[in-house]
Amino acid sequence: MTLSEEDYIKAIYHLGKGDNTTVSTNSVAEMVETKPSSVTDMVKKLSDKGVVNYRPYKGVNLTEYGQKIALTLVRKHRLWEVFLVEKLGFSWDEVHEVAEQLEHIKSEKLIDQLDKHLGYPQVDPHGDPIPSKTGEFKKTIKKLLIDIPVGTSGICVGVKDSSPPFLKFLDKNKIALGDTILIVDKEEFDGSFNIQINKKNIHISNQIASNLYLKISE
Amino acid sequence: MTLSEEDYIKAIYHLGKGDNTTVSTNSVAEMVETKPSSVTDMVKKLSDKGVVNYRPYKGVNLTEYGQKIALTLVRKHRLWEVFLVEKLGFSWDEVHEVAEQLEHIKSEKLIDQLDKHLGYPQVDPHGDPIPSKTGEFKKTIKKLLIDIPVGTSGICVGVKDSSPPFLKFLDKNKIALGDTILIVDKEEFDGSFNIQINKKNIHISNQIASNLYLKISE
DNA sequence: ATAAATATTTAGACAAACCTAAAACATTTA
DNA sequence: TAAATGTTTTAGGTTTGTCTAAATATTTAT
Repeated sequence: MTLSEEDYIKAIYHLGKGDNTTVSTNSVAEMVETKPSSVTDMVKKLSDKGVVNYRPYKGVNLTEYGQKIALTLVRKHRLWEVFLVEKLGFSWDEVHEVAEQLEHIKSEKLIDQLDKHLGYPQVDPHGDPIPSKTGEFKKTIKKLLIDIPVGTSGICVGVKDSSPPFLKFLDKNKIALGDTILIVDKEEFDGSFNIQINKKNIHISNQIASNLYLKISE
Repeated sequence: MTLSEEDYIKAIYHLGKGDNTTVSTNSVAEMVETKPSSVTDMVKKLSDKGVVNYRPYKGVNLTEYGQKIALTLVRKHRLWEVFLVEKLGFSWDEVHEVAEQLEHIKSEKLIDQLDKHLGYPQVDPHGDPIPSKTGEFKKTIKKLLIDIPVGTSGICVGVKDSSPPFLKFLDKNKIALGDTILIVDKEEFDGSFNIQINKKNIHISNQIASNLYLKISE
C-alpha cells in the first residue's frame, strides 16, 4: 500500500464508526483533505485491489481485507503515540501529527518490538484502545466520572465545564488530560468520590465528578 | 524536501566522501537505484532550489545548504539505528532498512527528544559518528586492533580473517560486530592484549588482534 | 411529481518522479 | 588527432495522485 492509499483506508475506517458503515465520497474527501473527484479515482483503485466495496453514487466501505489493513494502521498509530508520550515526553496534544507519519513505516518487527518495549499497552494517551496484532480490541466509551461504577478505571479525556475556575481546580490537583483515574469509592451521603490518580488518592466533590469525562473499556 | 529529494541528497553526500567532492551522474544513479537520465532531472531541480552545485557533464556536489540537510538526515538515520539496537533489540545488520524509512520523519522535537532518550550517543551501532544538532561530528577511521594505542576504545566493525575457526572463537568469547571494545593494555613480550568488552576483561593473542577491525574516533 | 439543490462521477489536464531511445559531449585508444 | 567508447543530456512518454469544469445521478422541497 502506498502512503496515499493508507490515508484513504484510515479515513474510510474512522468514518465508518466501529461498524464499517458505508460512507460518502464527500466525507472521505473532507477527511483526507482532497476533492471528491480524487476520492472517486482512489476508491476505484482500492476497489480493484479488493480493499473496499464501492458502488457508484452509493458509497464505500472496507472489505475484510481492508479492515485488517486499517486495524494495523490504527495499531501502529496508537503504539507510536504511547511511545511519544511515555518515552519521549511529548504531551497529549502534540503526538498526533508525528504519529501520522510514523504509522506508515513498514516493518513488522519494528511494531512487535515497540509493543514489547512499551509493555503491551492496551490504550493510547487519548484513551483509545490499541488493536492487538491480530486485530482484536475492546471498544471504549466516554462517560462522565459520576456515571462510572466504583472499581473501574479510565482515562481523562475531556471536561464538560471549561470555565477558568474549573480548569484551575484541575491544574491545582494535577489532573490532566491523558491521566489514568481509578474510581476508588463513592460517598452516598454527598455524592463525592475518592479517586486514585498518579498513584495518589484524592477526594473530589459530586460537582467535579459531573464535569469530568473519562474513557473506559466496555 | 520530498522523500526522493532527500534520497538524492544523501547519495550525493555519501559519494562525496567527507570532503564534498563532485560526483558523477552515473554514480548517483547507481546509489539511488535509478537511471542516469532521472538523476539529471532531479539534479537540475535541486540546483534550482540551491541544494546542489551542478555543471552539465561535469558533476554535482552539495552547497552549504545541501550539506546542512545531508547532515540532518545522517543524524536522524544514525539516531534511529541506535534506538533500534539499544531499545528494541534489533541486531547490527537489521537496522539499516528501517532507519532508511525513519530518517524521513519530519519533527525536530522528535529527534531532539530521541537524542536525549538515548543519552546523546556519539556513534551508531556501526561505529559511525552521529552529527550534533548543529552538524559537527568527529571523523572515524577503521583500524586493526593491533594498531590501536592502549587506552582508546572503538567499535568492532569487521574481521580480516573470516574463516570458521576465527568466527567460532569470536562467538565463544562473545565478541560481536557492534560491540564496544576498550584496549586495556598490551603485553610487550608476546604482543597479546587485554581488552574490555561488555564490562568484562578478556585476554586475546596477537594473532586475534591482527584480525579484528575497530572503528575509532580520530 | 417535478423542479431545484446537492452529491458524485467523468473527462481532460497537470506535476512529480520515473522510464527508453536518441543525440550530444567527453575521454580513451590507436 | 580521428575513431571508438563511454558518459551525460535531451526529447518524449508513463504512472500516481491530484485538480477543474462539465455531465449525471440522487435527494429535497415545493
